[in-house]
Amino acid sequence: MKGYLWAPSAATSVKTAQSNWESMAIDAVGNVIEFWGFKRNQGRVWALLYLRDASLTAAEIEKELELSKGGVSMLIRDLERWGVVLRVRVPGDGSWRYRAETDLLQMARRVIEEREFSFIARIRADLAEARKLAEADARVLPEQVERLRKMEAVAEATEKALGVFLKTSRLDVGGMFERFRA
Amino acid sequence: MKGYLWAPSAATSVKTAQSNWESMAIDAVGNVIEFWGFKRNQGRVWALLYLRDASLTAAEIEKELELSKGGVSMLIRDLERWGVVLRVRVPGDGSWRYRAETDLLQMARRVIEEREFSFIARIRADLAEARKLAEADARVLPEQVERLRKMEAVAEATEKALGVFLKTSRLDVGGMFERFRA
DNA sequence: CATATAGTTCAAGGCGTTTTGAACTGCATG
DNA sequence: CATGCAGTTCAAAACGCCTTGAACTATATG
Repeated sequence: MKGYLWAPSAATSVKTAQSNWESMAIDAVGNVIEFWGFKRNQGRVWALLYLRDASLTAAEIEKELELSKGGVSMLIRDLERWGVVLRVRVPGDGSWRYRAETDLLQMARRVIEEREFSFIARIRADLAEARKLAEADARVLPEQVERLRKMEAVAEATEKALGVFLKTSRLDVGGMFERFRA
Repeated sequence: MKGYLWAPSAATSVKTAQSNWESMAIDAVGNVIEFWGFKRNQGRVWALLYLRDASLTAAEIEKELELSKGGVSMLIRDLERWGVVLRVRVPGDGSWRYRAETDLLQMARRVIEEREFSFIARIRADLAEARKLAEADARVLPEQVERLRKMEAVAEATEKALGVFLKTSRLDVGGMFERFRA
């Protein structure tokens, strides 16, 4: 597994009780991220790590967010794969610690780019294909072909919205440099 | 129930077998619409009616799309409520017929406007609230407040994408006038 | 190497949503 | 007003997705 030795271990005393504003923010992030087709708890784990600006152990995450051992393991695996959470080793400690790496928007962008975008592209291709078949069929009225064309507008609008999301998220590069400061 | 008397009853002979291109297009529409959080079959029913440009009975829809009686009833109710399907009565026929009314984009727009938009707005409000609470708390570091602010970017990007979708869909007014031609 | 602790895996369970189908309602017609 | 068909309703089943937890693996430490 990747992960680098000892990132500075948290702000020493991790106060383990969630303040009110913290859980509010954590849940909010979970909700937006769910909107984009990710798991709510993926967003929550990331948000916890990001807000604390500290490296936490799996056990801590488990306790703070009331998740199961196995669940935390899988959630972290996903976040690591997307590059938004980093696994670090702390010297006098047998266990891994995790910290938020980049902005969550980057993860959303990356995944939407490769997964949703091509999903919509596929749909558009299907509609285009259907139209071609219809055009070749003499029994199909020109009006119907026109309607097929209009249907593509739904897919196009969707694609456009995704595009804006991606573009917007790309503007937020702030997160990229933070890791060098801490 | 609403619905108006005898819209011209279909193109006489409704060829009851789906051509290949037709089911392809129907499924494609079902898929995009599902992306926006509607039911796949809501999209499919609308697409069938729209493509045929004819008024079909519930029984016909049931057969064409392989849905259950009860299912068709409920799907149509939804589509009617959203104003994208119209219920019409044909003189020599004891049953209702249904036809596609406006562009599906309008339905998506309407529902997203009232449901998704406020959902995201609520999330943004939560984040703003969390930040306010954090700012009032002396123990919270300014850095953390800054991170809370950054989190709002995720919600903002989402809101922006929805906005674009809404704007785009509003441009397509073509559907509005068609009903007067048929 | 033995032991303890952290982390992973995955079948089973839980949960929310969608679909089915059978009973029911309502309406038109003779 | 009896009959039959169209349409509606809703409890139960089916389905898909997410989470749990117990067994298992890996790793550190004495």
